[in-house]
Order: sequence, then structure tokens, then C-alpha cells
Amino acid sequence: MTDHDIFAALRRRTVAALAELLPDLPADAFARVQMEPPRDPSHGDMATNAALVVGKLARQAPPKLAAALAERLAALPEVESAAPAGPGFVNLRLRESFLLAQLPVILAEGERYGDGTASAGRRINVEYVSANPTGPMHVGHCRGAVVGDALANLLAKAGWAVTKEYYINDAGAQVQALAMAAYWRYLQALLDTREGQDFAASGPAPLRDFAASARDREAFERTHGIALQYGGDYLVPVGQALHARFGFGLVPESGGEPAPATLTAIRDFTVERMMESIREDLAALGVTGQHFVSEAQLVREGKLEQAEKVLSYKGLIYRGVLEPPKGKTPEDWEPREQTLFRATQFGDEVDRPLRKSDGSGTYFANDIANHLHKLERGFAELVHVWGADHGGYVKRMQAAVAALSSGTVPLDVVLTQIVRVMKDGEPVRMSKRAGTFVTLRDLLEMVAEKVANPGEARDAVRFTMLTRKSDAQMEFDLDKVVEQSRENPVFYVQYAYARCMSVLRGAEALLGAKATNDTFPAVAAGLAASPLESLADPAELALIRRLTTWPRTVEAAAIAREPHRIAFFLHDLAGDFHVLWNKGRDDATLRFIRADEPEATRARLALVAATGTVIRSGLAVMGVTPVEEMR
RNA sequence: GUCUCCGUAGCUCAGCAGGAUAGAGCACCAGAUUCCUAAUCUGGGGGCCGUGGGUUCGAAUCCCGCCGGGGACACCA
Repeated sequence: MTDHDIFAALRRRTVAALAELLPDLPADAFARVQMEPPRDPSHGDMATNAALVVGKLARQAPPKLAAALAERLAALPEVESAAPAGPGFVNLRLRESFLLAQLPVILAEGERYGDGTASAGRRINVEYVSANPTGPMHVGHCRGAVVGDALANLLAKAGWAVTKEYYINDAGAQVQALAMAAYWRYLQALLDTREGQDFAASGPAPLRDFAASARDREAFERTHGIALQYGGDYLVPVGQALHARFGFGLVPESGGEPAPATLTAIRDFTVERMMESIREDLAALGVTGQHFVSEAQLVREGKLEQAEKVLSYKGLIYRGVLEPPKGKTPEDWEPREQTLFRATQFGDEVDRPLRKSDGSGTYFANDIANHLHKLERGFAELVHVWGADHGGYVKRMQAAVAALSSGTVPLDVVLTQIVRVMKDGEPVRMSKRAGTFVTLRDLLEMVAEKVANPGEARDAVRFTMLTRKSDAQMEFDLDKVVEQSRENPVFYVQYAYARCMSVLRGAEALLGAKATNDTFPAVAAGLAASPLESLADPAELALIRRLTTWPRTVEAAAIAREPHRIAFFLHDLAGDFHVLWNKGRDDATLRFIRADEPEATRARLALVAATGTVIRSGLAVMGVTPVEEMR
């Protein structure tokens, strides 16, 4: 429904009026016409740049055109007055009745208010998190998860048909290294058993020494001639699980390394366990409903070869030797003939290799396969949320998607910057589990220690992660996220909603129902027919004006792929509501519930319910639960 | 060296796909608060939007060059 967006509605009327004034102009001449709230409220409720934008094409002086346009707009039923201003703006003042009429619209539509149709239901694939299944998720993943999830929700609200996706990097060297580390932990688990100890004491010599080396990391690495990449404790339970599942069955018969098939079994088992743990972490964050795509499976299905074929058919693949990167040549650089993709034809700096010297695909090649897979499923737009350290990867991926789709499918990449977790003014670095970084679980637990329940911690984390533009670095202050004060936007917004609920609870007799989160939609809908004429205070009208900007906020944020705007909008909205609440403290006639004025009370309840509706709607996008009561 | 993101009030950050006098919170200053909806409220000071050009009726916003900071830069993912 775009007609609940009164800015869009009046923009259409403006364009129509303009088209009548200037019948010779082509329709696309009005593309840049905007209708927006003016910065300065004294300019009115809305302003349009229409005369400025088309003045040149129409060979008319903007101020003159603005005057003519204003005359027409003033005649509209929604408009109280219209006046040309400045270099060619037209300022509109809306009829109060028209503004007030938006409240029943909001109340009737409920949380659907703000839903968009501009995207016409285009299918969009939003891939996020995609943490390697080699360890626990850390705070960086956490931010990506929250941003991605909120962005997906936002796009869905704005009218896209959204698929949330998680790409599992379960092929390649890193999961091989993971398998070795899990194998090491498995041997350790064996040694912790009676049988294992007996074996280590009296088994066949080479095998015994080999197994016993697992007690010590360095000895294990020496014996196997490898360096363990994943030494974190989180694999200890995996080792135990491997033992429980396979008993002694994974120990190679003659010492030596485990057979490839054994290692594969270990790898699959371990990846599965890691993914389970990641899913648990995501669920704790409230991130669910993702579609999981396995890199290994794409490789097995030959998606890589298919992708190569497509590109090859388009003449975009060749054998060649790359120049060393300028300014910083790796020490072991040597000229090497490789299978290359002509990424430079699509705006990348250099052509990119698709095959390693052993013939297997590079990560990039597999990722191309992943994107072919997406395109085959019919997505019209693709979005990724990546950590900023992958910024250098954006161009080549966009080049690949442009090549595969012949430029018909855009790929947008949202980069999220580093999160520094702060506690008592100091950065928190260490993790009990992973040794080097703060895990997502650590973060949730640290926040949960300070609040009543895990849900509250999840909400605080999600909201806070969205209080910065995603490509700006962020400090996550553990002391502030749970602080109950105006300084904390999470609290500030939640408190506004709680106050809305508090008012509605206080009006139970009048509403004939008790207001709770569950009954809220019915209560709000029931207020849609309230008489509203008594709403006239500037603070009340300011709040209504804010509410009417919700649809355009959703649309703009979705197009810009910037979910943080929802958090800022809610903060502003909460601010308007708190102002009104505070006025009621000074002036009893502005209190929401007035025993002597049932009509005025119903009108204010309608306003309160509309405010609550939009807050709920915004929180839903962010994946945050509204709190109906605060104590 | 190349690419990329960033540079806005003392601090932390917004700035709505170029728009009219650049905003918020904190901090600072000055008031209010026996009653009322105080996990406070009202008001105020404070910025050549890093810098130099360009495009435009109009630039914090778009383009180019500098300065300063983060990140990434052949078979790793």
C-alpha cells in the first residue's frame, strides 16, 4: 500500500498538477520531483522541489512555476495552504483533518502500516553471517548477523520477497585443517579413557608413540608434520563426541596419518557439530529462518564446472600469467600460468584466478558457483553482508555476477566494521572458549548477567548493534547497553512503548479490554473509529507528523540497505512521545487519560495506540521484542 | 604502490538517493521540581561539515586532487 504514505500520495498529486501545467513535458521529466518533510517546521508540513527540478526543461523560471503550482496544490482537499518559497520550493500546509485521518489508517493497518510495494515483490536473496564452520561465532559475526537479519526484515517490509541465506564454507583447506584439529582432540579424548591409557602404555610401539603425542600440542604437530590452526578448547567436546561415536575406529592401523576417507568422515562430523553450535548461537540472537547452502555440495554437484562453462561460453576465461601486485610483492611470488576470469571487463582491477595449481577451484571460483546457484533460483537482486575485511573482494564478486547474469542482476554488498567490546572503560579481548576473541555467546552472557532474562539481553544486543551505520566502527559498551536512562537508546525506545502500554492499561474500563502485547492489535484496531478533533496540541500534531513519515522511512532505508535508520527513527519517535508525556506533567489538560473528558481521552488513546503500533512495527524489523512493562 | 571505507560541535554519532538558517545524545552553563505521568524536565552557548578545485539555480551530500586514519591487496577462506 503506497497510499498510506501521504508523502508519496501528495507527490503523485504534485506530478499530476505539474503535468497539467506543462503538457509538453515527457513523463520522465518528473522523476526527480520529491515531496519531503521540510527541515524547518515553520515551512509547513511538506515541501516539494518540483518547480526547481523541471524549471529548466520547461524553460520557466522556478519561482514563477512554483507560484503556479502552489495555486493548484492549494486547491487539493488535503491541503490547507500552499506557498512558493525560496528559489522555487512549494511549501504545503496540510489540513489538520487530513493529518488526523492518518491515525485510523495506522490503527486499521496495524503493523502492516509502512509496508511497501515499490519493489513489486521482486525476489531478493540476502546472505549474511556465513561464518566459517571452524569455530564459534564472534562479535564481528554477531554484528553481521544482526545487520543482515534486520536488513532482510526491512526489505521484506518494504515489499521484496526475501530469502535469508547462509553459505557454509565447508569445502577447502580450512575445514581440512579443522578436521586435523578435531582428530587431535579425538586422540586426547581417547587418552582420557582407561582403554586409551592402557593402549598408550602397552600398545604397539609406533602407534603408541603416535597416539601419545596427542597429549602435547607441539609433539602432535611434530609427529604429523603440521601446524594446528584451530587450537581452541571448543573442539574438546567434539573430540569426545568423535570418541563416543567411533570408539577407536579412527586410529590409523600403523601410525601415520589418518586415511583420507577417515579424515573426511571426521571433517563432516566436525562441520556438522560446528554448524549445530552456530545455529544455536544464531537462535540465541533471534536469527532464524535462514536457508543454508553448502559449498561442498555445490562442488559435488559440479556447479563450479557449470559456472566455468557459462563464463567460458561468454569468452571470459583464459590461461594467463598475472603481474605481481604493485608496491607489495609477496616474497614467494613467481610467474604462474593460471585459469583466469576476465574480471577487468566488469570494473575489477585485475583478472582473477579460478583454479589452484592442484586443479581444484579457488574460493572465488566456488563463490561464483554459489552465485550461479542463486541466479538459477531466480533471484532478481542479491545482497551480502560481509565484514569490512572482505571489502577487497566486492568488485570481483560484482564482476562475476554481472558476467553470469549479463548485467541484469545487481549485487549489493553491505560491509560491517569492527566491534570493540568495552567493559569498565577497557576493551574486552579474551575469551574463555576461543582464546583470542570475544564470542557471540560470551557477549550475550555478559549482557545477560546484567538483565532479568536472556530475551532482554538479545534485544539489547540487537538494538545496540543497529545504532551505528554498519560501515562505521562501533564501541559496544557493556555497561551502557543495559543502562536504564535516556542515554541508552534501547531503553529510551522500549520505555516509550512501555509508557504507551501503561496508558492503555490505565484505560481498561474505557477500552473494555486489558492491554497487553497480545491484545494490542485488537485494542488498537478498536480505537480506529475514535473521534479525533480534540487532538490539536503542537506536541500531539508533531507526533502524528512523525508517524506519517514511517512508510517513507522504511522505503528509503530499504533502498539504501541501511537498517540502522530504523533505530534512529524509533529514537526520534520515542522522543516525540516522551515530549508529549512530559507536557502532561506540567499541564493536566494534556494528560492522556482524563476522567472528565471521555471523547478527548479516546482521541489520545488512538494517538497512543498508533504510536505503539509504529514502535512495534519498527522493533519487529529490528528483531527486538517490545516490552510492555518496565520495573 | 593500487583499491576501498571514513574524516560533521569538546566527546560519541545522525544527516532522509543535492535543497532553504547543518541536527541528536553526552559534557558544559542557567533555570524548574511540596501536588501532578520525574528510572527527571525546560532553556542556552558551542561547528569556514579535513583541505583545494569542479559540476549545479543550490554541495556535508556528486566528480577530481591533496592531507590524515581504518581495511584489503596472486594458487588463504
